[in-house]
Order: sequence, then structure tokens, then C-alpha cells
Amino acid sequence: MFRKTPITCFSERDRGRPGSSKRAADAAAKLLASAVRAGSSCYTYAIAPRSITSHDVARAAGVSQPTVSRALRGDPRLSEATRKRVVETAEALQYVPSQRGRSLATRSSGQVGIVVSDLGNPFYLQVLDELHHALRETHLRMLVLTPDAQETVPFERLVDGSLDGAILTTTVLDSKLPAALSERGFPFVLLNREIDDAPCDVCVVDNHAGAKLAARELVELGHTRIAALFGPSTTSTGRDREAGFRAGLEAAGVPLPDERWRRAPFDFDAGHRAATELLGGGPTALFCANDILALGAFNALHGRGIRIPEQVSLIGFDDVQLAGWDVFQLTTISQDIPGMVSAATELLLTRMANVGDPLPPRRVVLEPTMVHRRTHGPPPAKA
Amino acid sequence: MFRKTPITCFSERDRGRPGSSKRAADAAAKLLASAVRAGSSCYTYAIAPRSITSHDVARAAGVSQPTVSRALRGDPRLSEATRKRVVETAEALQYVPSQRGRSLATRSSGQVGIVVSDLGNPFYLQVLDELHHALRETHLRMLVLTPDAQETVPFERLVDGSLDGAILTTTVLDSKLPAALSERGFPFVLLNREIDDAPCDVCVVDNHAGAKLAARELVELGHTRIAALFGPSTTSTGRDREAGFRAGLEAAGVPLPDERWRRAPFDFDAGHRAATELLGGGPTALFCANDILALGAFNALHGRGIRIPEQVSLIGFDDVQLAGWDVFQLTTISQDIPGMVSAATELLLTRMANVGDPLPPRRVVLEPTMVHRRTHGPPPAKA
DNA sequence: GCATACTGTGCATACGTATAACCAGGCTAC
DNA sequence: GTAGCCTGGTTATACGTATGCACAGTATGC
Repeated sequence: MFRKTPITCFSERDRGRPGSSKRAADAAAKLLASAVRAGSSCYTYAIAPRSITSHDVARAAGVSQPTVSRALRGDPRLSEATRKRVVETAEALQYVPSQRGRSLATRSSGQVGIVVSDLGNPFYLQVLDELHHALRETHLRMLVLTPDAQETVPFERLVDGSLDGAILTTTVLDSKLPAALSERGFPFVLLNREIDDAPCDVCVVDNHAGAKLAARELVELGHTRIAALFGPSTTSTGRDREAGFRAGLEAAGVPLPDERWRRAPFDFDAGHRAATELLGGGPTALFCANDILALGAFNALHGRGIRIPEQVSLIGFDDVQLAGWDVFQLTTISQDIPGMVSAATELLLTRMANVGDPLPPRRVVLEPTMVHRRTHGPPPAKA
Repeated sequence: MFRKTPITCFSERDRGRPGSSKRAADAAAKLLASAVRAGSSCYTYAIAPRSITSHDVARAAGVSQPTVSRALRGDPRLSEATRKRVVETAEALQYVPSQRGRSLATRSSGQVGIVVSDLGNPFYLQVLDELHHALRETHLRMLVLTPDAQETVPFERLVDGSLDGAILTTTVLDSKLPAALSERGFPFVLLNREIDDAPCDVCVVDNHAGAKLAARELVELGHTRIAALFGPSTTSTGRDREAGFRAGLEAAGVPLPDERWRRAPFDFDAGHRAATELLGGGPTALFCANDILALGAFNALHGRGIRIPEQVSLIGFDDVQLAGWDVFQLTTISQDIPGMVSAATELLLTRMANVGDPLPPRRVVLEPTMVHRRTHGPPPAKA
């Protein structure tokens, strides 16, 4: 698809080497300047219009290339006069330092990756948004990485040098990625989901405790016919929330027979479908392992004319923004998303700042809280 | 609040450069940490541990470095035996080619940027998701760029060589960015929003026509007291949808007095607030310039116990996924998001493949369609 | 048997920036 | 006056990959 072109289209550019003709260089620079200005393409076989480099600025300002670099990076050893002259020249030429060259020289790219497999879940959108805010002050850019056709995030894409670090959000329990990254010394943090025996930094909410909160709330309200829609057992969130909810019911002696629970992928349609099925068990309450499942369920119940919470109580997990909308007012277990992201960011930055040093793994576990809204209440009297 | 569980660490790999003192590394790390914290722009990186390079592979396989490069890139001129040996050696060493080195040599990064200022709008989430799918086959990566504290996307971030091209989604009408990018010959496409006299590729929906559809529908249903919540006049979507809607009303002779229209930013809260205000005018129908505004309005009306569409009809614009949920069933003007994104992607890829060539600007305009759901109907009889 | 073509590989170098090392010149200290 | 020290730069080089080109070795043609 892309045209392959010899890259030596400008091999004759002899930028100020000793013995080279200064006049030729000047002519080339002038030619280039006008070409760039006009947006014309006088180099018909160039893959890209040659851009202004620090060498061009150096020549125009009458200094050496390293001086340009130092001036623009604020090296205090330069005289004010030189710095000013260089900066002005750079602006006049509309010079923008090449991130490519800088990356190679500094061995860092100024980019961090965030691995998300499920862009359809508003939870991760909020994570992206928060992360973006957290990174704003650090001059780091955010590269969103999503799995390829094989549903995996290629190891190579993370460690090929285009990233200084990464946040992994949708890791599955049996993923080999964290181990491989650790072994290579690549800075990363697991966010939201974790894996067992992870030799790496982790930032999660206490999913077990959170789900237990939900179970206790429903039991205390007097529900005995409780249904549950759990997430995939291949994820820590799915597994731990299920375990916590079951533990909460068990502690109260409330059963969870097979016809009253399901496991489903964490998405709207799955919640919609599974909720419809679970209604067969005649539950008075439904716990969903995350908000997007709960919203799917909410819509399914709404579509069937079932009133919430009068006929069925509904509790979710995550507290995405949607949960607080008037039409939903979803009772849910709240994760402090901004806090989680900022903790993860701090973990990541620390690890990036200590690349190569054997820092012990850190594990941050946030406490979830229950947000009482309007989708839960006592079971209907007749039940 | 934070429970920290130290787990044993096993990062004993000290393949630092020989003789380089650990103290120096510590100092660098500390410097970085404070620099990152302070947001300083000078010396903000740590030296990463040296990784395996093509030179290492070459030495191990008994060939030259260029041969490694050719072997791994599938150059047909190499003998099969050599190719196989190099590939096996590379795998054994867990070699991953450096994207940094490759970028510099090829003058391309394999990354495209998508500029989004409003990650809170599900519309752009869908755009991101679609774009990711569209890029999946191209081996291009997606870099999400959001405005900085000054609410602008720095020109430098786009043209510093870390991107091969970009898609601009939230461009404002008076933005100087497109002109600057065009002048520099940087490949990019405007998506969703455009600017006047743009000397660049554009992919938009016919906003004027779409809004006119909505106006006509309401008029034909018999509404005469129609309210409208428009978007910012600094955006083409805001301006054109407003003009289209006004034109539609005017054609039918239906007035739009000042107390029945507002302009608001394209977000949920603004829709929520403005809808409440507009109710004062006693409208029987409300048009919102996008779905997120409409959903804000929907929730506001729902919160005040106003029935939709029995008391007030509601029409949005965009047709985000949420609009189709059971609880909303929002009547809206549909943009074909996948089609739009794939058209934009095609425009961008074409331009990237012809960098430096003076291709004429192309403009793709998609036709919007009206999606009849359940938030609109005839005005209440008593009105 | 010699010119020619072809095949496979190495060599040299380019990409653009950052930084270590060095150096000229003016100044101070004694 | 000379050793030492700042000041303000320069030169040389590294970062890792891709590719033009040279070249050795082999096959081909006549």
C-alpha cells in the first residue's frame, strides 16, 4: 500500500561538514525553505518533504548543532544572548525537534501505553479520560493499545521501544504478558484487573469485599430469592466479585441455586440477555458484577415492564457516570476511578524513574464503597 | 487506606553498562522523578537498560547487522539458509526490533494520531473504537491526542515525527491547525467537524440536511411550539445543525422565538441544565444538536416527571449506541459512524501514501438518516 | 575461456538528537 | 606570571535500523 522509496533522496546534503562547500549547503537550505513554505513538492521522489532539523537551525544561527539542542532544552550553561538567538532562529524556521531523533538519543519516547480490550465499556472510557488528565502534567503521551485479531496484545508492541511504560487494564488471569514484561524489565502496572502471584505493580479495588457489601445489603433488606450475574471467571474482577458475593450470601445462609446465577462477558448485550433468562427463577433482586451488565439488565427489565426496585432490586459494580443518571439511579459498588488511576500512574512513574533497578512489586488495594441510589429496596410484600 | 503487600521481587538482571556505577543510575532516577513531578522539560528521562539489538543478533548468528535487518524484514535476496539462521537466533535472543531506530531510518513511525478533545462524549468513544478496527489491518497504531491545559492541541505534538498522519475530530471553526498542518505537508483528515475553506481532506455528515429532517418531522407531526438546544457556534456541527433546523422551521413558517432556543456545549450536564430552562417556554417538542445533549435533556425531563413523547417530543443527532437502549429509545438523526470512520481512514491512508504530492483536497459528505424511535410523536391534544 | 549476469552478503552511511569530552579565552588568586 | 577556574561554546560520537552500493563467488552464454 505504501510506496517504497529510496531514503537517500537527499544524500547530497552536506550540512557543514569540514571541507564541504558552505555555499552549496546554503543553497540547499534556501531551496528547502521555499519548498516547505510553498508546500510544493519539488522533490518528486521524496517520501516526505524534508523537514527542518537542528542542523538547519544551527547553520542559520551560526552555531553548532549541539548548541541548538542545548538552547532549546534550556541548558543553563549557554549564554543568554546565544540562547535567545537560537530560539528566535528556530521559531523563524518553524523548527520542531524530531521526536524520532530524540527517542533514539535518549532511549525514551515520552509515551506510555494503555492496554484496553474493551473500548465499548464506559468504565474504560473514564479510565482513559482520567489517565489522560493524570498524564497531562508529565509531558507523557498516551498510546491506546487494543488487542489484535488474535485477541492478544502483542508483546512486541509494548517492548519495541515506542513506549516508556504501560498500564494494563484488561488482563486475563492466565495472561503470560506480565511475566514476560517483568522479565524484560519493562515498566508497567496492572490496573483494575490483576493476576495471581503477579511479580509486578498492581492497583485494584477490593472486589471480594465490594461484592460482599452488595450481598449483605440485599440480605439485610430481606431478600431471599437473589439472582446474580457474574463476569467471566477468566478475569480477577469476575472471579473475585463472584467469590465475594457468594461469601456474603453464605454468611447469611441465603442459597444461590443454579437457576439463579449466570456468568457472562462484561458487556451490555450479555447483561440484557442474561437478565431476561434469570427472570425465570423469579428473583426479587439481581446483583450484576459490573455496571455495564447492570445497565443491560436494567434495560431488559424496563423493556419487559418490570419495575425497579418495586419488583426487582438491582445492584451493579463500578459506579460509572451513567449509573448516576436520573433514569437509572443505579445502586452500585463504587470504585474510586480517579483515585485508582492516579495511584496506578504514580506506581508507573516510579517504576519508569527506576528502570533497571530491582524495586519490589507494590500492590495498592482501594476500598470500595456502596452507593445507595434507587434501584434497590425491600422485596415485594407478596413474595 | 492503601494496603500494601510487598511480594518478593526478582529483577536481578544487571546488564547495565560495565563499570557504570549504580550511584549514577540512582542519581539519574532521582533526577527523573523530580523532573517528572516538577513538569520540567530538561533531562526528564532515565537511561533504560541496554536491550538486545540487531548487532547482537548479527554477532550471534555470524552475519552482519544489515543481514539481520533484511532477514527479519523478509528481503527476498537473502538465501533461505541465512534467513532461517538469523530468525532462529533472533528468537532465541528474544530480539525485538527497535521502533526508535526504525522510525529514524524510515522516517515513519507507524502511528497515527486521533485528536479528540471530548473523551466524555460516547460519540467519540465509538469513533475511537471504529478507528481502531479500521487501523487493525494496516499495522498502524493509534495515538490518542487530547488538548493540553490551554485547550489546544499543540501543533508540535503532531508534526514532531511521532505520527505519520492524524485524524482531527474536534476541530473548532477558527482553528489555525489545519492550515498549519497543510502548509507543512502533514497528512491529516478532518472528521465529523470541518472548517471553512479547508484546504484539506474532510469527512462529515450533511449536518444541515440532517437537522432539517428533524425540523420537518416535528412540523409534520403538528408541533408549533418547538424548542431547540443547539451546540456551540464555534463548531461546524453546532453551526450547521442550527442553520439546518432553523431553515426547516422557516420553510414551514414555524417560529423559533428567543425563549425557546439555547446554545450549549456538547455535554450531558449542559443538556440537562438547558432543557430545564427551555421547559419554561412550554414547548411540545425539543430538538437537541447531538445525542449527549438529548440524553441530558431526557434525564432532566425524566427527573421532573415529564413524559416523553406524550408531553414533549425529543429528537437528537448522532445515533450513539446509548440512543437505542430500551429506556431511551431516542429518535435521532443517524450518522453512519463506521462508514464515516472508514471513509476518513481511506482519505488519510491515501494521503499518507502520497506524502509530498500535491493531491487536491477531497471532501466526503455522508447523508444522514432519521431513526424513528419512541421519543417523538404528535403534540399533546390540549396544546 | 572470457565477458556477462546474477546471487548473496558486507560496508558505509543516513536518519536527527543528546551528551561526553574537550578547548579557547578571560578572569582571579597568589 | 602562571596555575587554576569559570564561561561558552565546539567536536566527536552514540543511539539502532534500513538501504545504496561494492564486491566476491557462482552460473550462464557463446
